[in-house]
Amino acid sequence: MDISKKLPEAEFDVMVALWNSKSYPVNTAYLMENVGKAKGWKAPTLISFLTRLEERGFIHSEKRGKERYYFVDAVKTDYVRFITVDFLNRYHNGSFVRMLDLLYGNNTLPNDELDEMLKWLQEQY
Amino acid sequence: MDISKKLPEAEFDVMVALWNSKSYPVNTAYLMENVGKAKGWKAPTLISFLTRLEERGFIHSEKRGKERYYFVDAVKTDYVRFITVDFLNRYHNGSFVRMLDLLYGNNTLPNDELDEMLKWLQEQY
DNA sequence: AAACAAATTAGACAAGTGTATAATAGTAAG
DNA sequence: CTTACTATTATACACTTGTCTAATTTGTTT
Repeated sequence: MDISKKLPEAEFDVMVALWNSKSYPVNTAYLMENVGKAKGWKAPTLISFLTRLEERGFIHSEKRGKERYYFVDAVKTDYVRFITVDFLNRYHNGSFVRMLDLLYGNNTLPNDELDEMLKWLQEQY
Repeated sequence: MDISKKLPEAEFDVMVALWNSKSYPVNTAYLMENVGKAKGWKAPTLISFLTRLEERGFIHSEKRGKERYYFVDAVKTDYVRFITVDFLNRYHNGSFVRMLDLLYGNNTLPNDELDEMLKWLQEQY
């Protein structure tokens, strides 16, 4: 699946619940439990988002009896990578360091985070 | 000014032009030249965005003769910091390393970028 | 088979965003 | 002091997003 557009926040939240599920497919009841409830949505609200996600090609579904089951088609890392690159370009000229600098430019980054980052960097070479 | 909400993209683009201007205040003509033209906006479109930015408290304006001039009230770094923290929390659990890893996890970060980052990190201690 | 209950679908609507047309106001020239 | 011109304002409108109520479908009980 080719990702090329940002999702509305509510639809993203639904995707997160889908991505986090260990077994597929999941039904509406499961999603109500795992995201709708916490958001205070009525079932038709959730189903609206699911319908829109299906139109966008992020998922597909199948009806079994009176329930509908959903299958994920979009890969989470692909999507998050897409919006992250977009975000960096739009707000930080595509530079990770620029972003770091803006947030923690004045030595405000806690040492343990620095250490973690350093470690990560060293592993990259 | 207290920043607590995300701007629509078009309004952000107008803010960028305002933030980039060297002298204040600037008028609509200037903004048409510096952002509207490139976006293909008609003047009333630009002015709509400016009106909305004013309602949000990001700018204020003053009419001189038949032209209106705009003054910036929101600080760019404050705004960008706000949306960046929001973005990190929402999509990367607030962790840089997680974001770094997602973007460049498989040794895909060019060496010169690695160097730049390493240098930045070392300066932070 | 009739009635119930559970789940889904259809349709609607308000708020927000992008965008513009038509109306108006301000200024400069005749 | 009109006319013409230019910039602004007032509106409007379509699309998207968040959200739901009412209608319908389908499976389950008498």
